[in-house]
Amino acid sequence: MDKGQKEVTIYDIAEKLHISAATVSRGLTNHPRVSKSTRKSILKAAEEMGYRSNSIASNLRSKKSNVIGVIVPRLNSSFMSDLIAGVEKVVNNNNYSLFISQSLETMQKEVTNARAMLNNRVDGLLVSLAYDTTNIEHFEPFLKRNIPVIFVDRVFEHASCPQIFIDNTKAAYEITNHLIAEGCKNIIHLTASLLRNVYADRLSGYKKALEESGLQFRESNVIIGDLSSQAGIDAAAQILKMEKLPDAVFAANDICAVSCMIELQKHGIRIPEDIAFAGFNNDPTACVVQPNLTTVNYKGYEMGEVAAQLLINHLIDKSDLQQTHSLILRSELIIRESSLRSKKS
Amino acid sequence: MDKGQKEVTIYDIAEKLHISAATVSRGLTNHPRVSKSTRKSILKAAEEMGYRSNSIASNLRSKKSNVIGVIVPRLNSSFMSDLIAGVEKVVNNNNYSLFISQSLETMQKEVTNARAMLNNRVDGLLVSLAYDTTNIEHFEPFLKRNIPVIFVDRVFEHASCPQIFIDNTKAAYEITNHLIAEGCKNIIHLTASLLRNVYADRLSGYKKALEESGLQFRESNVIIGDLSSQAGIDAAAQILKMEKLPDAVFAANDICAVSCMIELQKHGIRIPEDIAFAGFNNDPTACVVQPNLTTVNYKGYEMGEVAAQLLINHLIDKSDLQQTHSLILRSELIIRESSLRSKKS
DNA sequence: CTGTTAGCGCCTTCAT
DNA sequence: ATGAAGGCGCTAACAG
Repeated sequence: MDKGQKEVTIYDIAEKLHISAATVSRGLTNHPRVSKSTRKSILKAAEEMGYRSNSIASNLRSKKSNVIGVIVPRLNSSFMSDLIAGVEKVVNNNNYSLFISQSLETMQKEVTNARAMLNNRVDGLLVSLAYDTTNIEHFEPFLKRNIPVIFVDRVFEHASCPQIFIDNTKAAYEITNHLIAEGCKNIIHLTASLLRNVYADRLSGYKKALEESGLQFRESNVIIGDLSSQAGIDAAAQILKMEKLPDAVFAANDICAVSCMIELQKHGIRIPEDIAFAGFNNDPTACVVQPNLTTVNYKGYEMGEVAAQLLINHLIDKSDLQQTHSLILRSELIIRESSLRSKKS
Repeated sequence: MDKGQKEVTIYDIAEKLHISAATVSRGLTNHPRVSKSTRKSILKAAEEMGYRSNSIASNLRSKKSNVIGVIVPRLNSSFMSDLIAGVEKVVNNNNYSLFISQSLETMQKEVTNARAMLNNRVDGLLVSLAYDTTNIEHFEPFLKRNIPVIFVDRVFEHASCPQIFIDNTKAAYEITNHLIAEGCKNIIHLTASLLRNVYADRLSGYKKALEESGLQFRESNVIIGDLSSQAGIDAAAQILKMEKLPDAVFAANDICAVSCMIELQKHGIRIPEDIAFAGFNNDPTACVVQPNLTTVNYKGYEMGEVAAQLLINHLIDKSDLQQTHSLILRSELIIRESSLRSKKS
């Protein structure tokens, strides 16, 4: 696969116009100290000759790639793809490019991906951690080189890494309190790896609400899975086997909540009369399922935009990153029919 | 933002080991003609010194970036994020990296993105076209340089560009026939820009089925929007205003079908008794909505895998791309309650 | 405003 | 099995 005819370089343009390559370079990059007329002729020649700037060479020389790296657990989840879409928009609008990889929820792949990102000399990194990541040594090489690393949603405490997330504890506390206010006393919580702040915090908000209401927290009421659709079905099976049926389920994401709910309905359980339901994320499915699902609205798009903008501002004007150590975005409880028992029973 | 201490290069390793940089380079890239012992000491020194290979420099020298570019209309759609996840998996497994950008359904951004991809010298490109793309001149510079361009799902006919898609005409023909078999005689079709094969072909399948059954095709029964959730709601309003209510709706995607269906239900329309419904894509929402949506199963993940593998095989072993000009993947009709009228009425 | 020079870090001949 | 030398294409000094 030879690349056909030789690439046109700035030297070719320089030769044709009888000027130096440096001037061509300046003309092409809108350098201020180049006359209008020469710039015009440079651009014209470049166009005619089919010149395409070689970012690789430029990156090597300038030690700047204009590339942002993103590592997320998965690309095909509603939340993550929203987040990435937000990132892409901001990154693209600022003439940066985007390297993307997914860890598939394993630390091992996260480490590999981080390595590739560093080798490609990304100017900055946005990371949302995998389920089983226990430490973040794999990001140290970035920090050593002053390449900013920002954690988004699934964060990690580190002095040099800004974090962007929502107040998961508070959101879970509120949603649990809502269930309690609706008369629920025996609430199951479906969640995933407690290594991740998002799940650990939601669990602690759930606990806090129970304790404050004088309800007993039971270890056995917490079902840890991977919050997939299948996990919801499995949880439903587990619930159906319980001696005493719970009166509510609070899942740490909507996907799992919805599949669990549907599975229970198939077995004759009425929602919310028998079991009230709440999820997390405000997934598109939340307002399709019947009854509509009570959840926490917390769209990834905005979070992606904010994270990317923070990173790019820092890259462009050296704005201080350490100053914004953690950025806690707003989330809101959305109450829908799946949890409204009081009026029904 | 200085990058802290100077980068460790192969020269630093060479100096420390009193060997040449060339040998270090060979050692690092598993070149066969380097002794076991020197390679070992090179790897050890590299590790100790915190050396990280600079892909940028390597790319410049070798004229190969090990990067695949992807341009899709949007990142945050269930289908596209599935597709990208499939691409990422294959690309990652083959030690390539992924550049991703979204056109947001405009040709203008698609052109800009393509430019950036070329400047960054991607080794190959996967493209799914925007709604309003009228020509593909913006990919000519790739072809001129023998950089392979593969179209996925939303394709374009071009002698040098392989295409990967499904038989949209056939799928739409089958689904329309199914609706007709259920007794529907006045079927609305919701779709988007007919510049795109996926929508043009689905429309022609729909037409073909009507004609073969002796039903009249009416221009006014085709509603062209952007197939968004909002488009579904708008279509519902339009349908409700019709003199004579249709007896079926076939939407070119599930998102739009679902939102249209729910909106109609809010106005007392019974599905499928009053209006039968069918969508396209087998979106996660299709089996959450009540009644479950009849649709065409056609997951993006596999399509992404196939496309990426085809591209990478070509890149690695120069396998002939032209040979596989178009690859038509399987799709299947999935019949669910939203279209089962015959047994009900 | 423009030219000269040098080198970013690596790989790849060619030579030994 | 290893070394020496050159250059990928561009840009950042430094001159003028």
